[in-house]
Amino acid sequence: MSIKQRLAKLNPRQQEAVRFIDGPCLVLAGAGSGKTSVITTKIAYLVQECGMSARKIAAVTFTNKAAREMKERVGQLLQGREGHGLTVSTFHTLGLNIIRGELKTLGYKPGFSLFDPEDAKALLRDLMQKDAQIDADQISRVQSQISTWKNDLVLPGDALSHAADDDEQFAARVYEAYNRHLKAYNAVDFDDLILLPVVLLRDDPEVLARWRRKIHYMLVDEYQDTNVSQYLLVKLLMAERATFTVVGDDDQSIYAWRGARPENLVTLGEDFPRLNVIKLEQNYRSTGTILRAANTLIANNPHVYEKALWSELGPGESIRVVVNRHEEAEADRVASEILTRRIKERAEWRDFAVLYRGNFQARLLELKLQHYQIPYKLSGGTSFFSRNEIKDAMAYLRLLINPADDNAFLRIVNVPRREIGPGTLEKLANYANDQATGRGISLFAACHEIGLEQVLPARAVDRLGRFTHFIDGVRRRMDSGDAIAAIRDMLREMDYEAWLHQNASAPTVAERRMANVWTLIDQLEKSMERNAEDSATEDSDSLETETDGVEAAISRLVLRDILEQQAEEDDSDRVQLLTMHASKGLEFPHVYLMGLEEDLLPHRNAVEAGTVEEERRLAYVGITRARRTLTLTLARQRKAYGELLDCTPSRFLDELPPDDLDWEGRADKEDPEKKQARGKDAIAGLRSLLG
DNA sequence: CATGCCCCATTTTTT
DNA sequence: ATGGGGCATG
Repeated sequence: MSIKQRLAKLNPRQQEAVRFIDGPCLVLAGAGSGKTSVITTKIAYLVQECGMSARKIAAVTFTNKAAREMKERVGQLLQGREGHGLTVSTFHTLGLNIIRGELKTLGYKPGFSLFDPEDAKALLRDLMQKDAQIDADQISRVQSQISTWKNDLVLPGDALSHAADDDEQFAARVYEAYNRHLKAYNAVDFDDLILLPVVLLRDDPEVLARWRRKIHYMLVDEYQDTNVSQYLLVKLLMAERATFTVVGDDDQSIYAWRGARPENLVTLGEDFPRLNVIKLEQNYRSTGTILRAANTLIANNPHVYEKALWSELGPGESIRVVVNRHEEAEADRVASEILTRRIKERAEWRDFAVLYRGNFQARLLELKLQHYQIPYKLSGGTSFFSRNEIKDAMAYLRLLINPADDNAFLRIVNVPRREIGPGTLEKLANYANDQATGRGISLFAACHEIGLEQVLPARAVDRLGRFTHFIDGVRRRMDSGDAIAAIRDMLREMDYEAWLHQNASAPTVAERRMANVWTLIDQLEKSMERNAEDSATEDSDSLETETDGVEAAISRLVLRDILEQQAEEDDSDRVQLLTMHASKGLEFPHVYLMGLEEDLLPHRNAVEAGTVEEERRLAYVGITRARRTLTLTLARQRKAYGELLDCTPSRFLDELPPDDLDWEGRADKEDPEKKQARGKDAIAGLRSLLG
């Protein structure tokens, strides 16, 4: 199909969004309004109609999944080599590529490590333990504070001088030490993937010019989720030329607690007065009733840009509200209803989704689904990467490509057992950090030094020597030929499987863990192959081209770029259990929203923190997932913190159009005092909003 | 392999 | 309070 035919299939607003290319463009895309079509068609339009080279275009998303889907859809629109060199990636991968391209300027060495949040936490623990007795909670708080600073483009020096209280002073000092150590380890963390490029582009005109030459047009998905650093990255790259399209929906901003700045939508209009704002309000997903509910609910939030979704799909069924005696009845009700509705509607299991506020709510539901033998898929859960065997394997990979990665070194120097104990390691660390020797060197490097014999017994030196010799040998093999084969041989040679068997409760457990490790290596190999193909067909000019295989592939592994796809490929027919957060971007014919109670949705903490508006958006996201039917459930009583609590129906229920709701199980009269109390609450909330 | 004990978290977590 | 997962032990 030609691009003209594609365009003809879009509605007038969508067409305008695609055709407008001479300046800054903001597409306010309501839920289900076909924003992905707009982005993908626009990329094809830029290439086919405007003659722009695909390698000058970068489309940026937040998740690997979104990037993959977009890539695939663009691939269907573009023919042959038209799409070569096109960048469709997450913010983090784009940042990673910029860093890889500017290593020298940034002062990093090839093979630098990418610390995931767990690695970062381990480092913080080390740094903070020196000070005092520190609990895990404190470490987490400092970690999130540092992350917030990095997201807000606050560097350690600024943090130190602006710290408001003792806690922040402390965190700022840790921040400074943390960054210093990352640098010494030749490592960056996730937030650095955005922060470092931004600082570099801001401060180095040459680098900025280079990247502006590489990227002529940017498209940003889920723009309302960008944080300060991410917005600056876009702004720096696009600058006066202002050739970009950002797509977002302020009503679907549910990640402010993680640094997202929905106000970037407003900032954009201020920074780019010529901004062309295009609203997509026609919804192709839900019935009129569902949309009216969503519109009515979200009208309770303040808006910079008013937006009203409409649909041609007809009114559809009423929204059912089911009040249950207690949480168990609620779970049972949802499960049994899915069972009957599947027959009645001739639906499949995959047509149903159950959405809730917190993961713990899934427990009871799981039991009930099992009881009725309903197949289900639970989102979340322990990730592949938090498995110990995967962390071990990743540590080996990291140490192989980055000998300065002390974290990786410490994790695996004695795994499997090499009789290298804490005493040896402490002395080694002292030696490596010894200022008297004139420099701080990495643990791995220290193992090679003659001077070690002064501080460690010969036996210990020997064991360390064997380990480093082993690793060095693998490195040489990797450099001189088949890197993946070298890695596989390494795992076999040190008999990692035997170690797993020693530590597993059952042989089957160990076998499963070893299989996980092989899966990891297989994925690494695939990733490298894919990359090699890309590189062979593309100019060296392209952003995504990486010729230095293993290093890049391992970074992508840390960014979860691969691996999860197999989970997705598992498209078996099952009911989906999701948090409302996890449901964003998805849609289902039949949606159940559980726990519509005060303290749960909106969550108590959110009410206390004064962020009810975000909770309302969360409910809005949940509602707009539904195509045909929507069922809201709640319980009158619920066990929490070991107590049986009476629940109050969520204020959001009062904010839905009463005529569209079909109540079931509501007591004839609600306790009038409670209702009044809730009314007052709402008024108070409104006041605080206005004041 | 089964049992029992201890500790954990009860708000969301794209990378 | 409570349930569940991880881990050690028999």
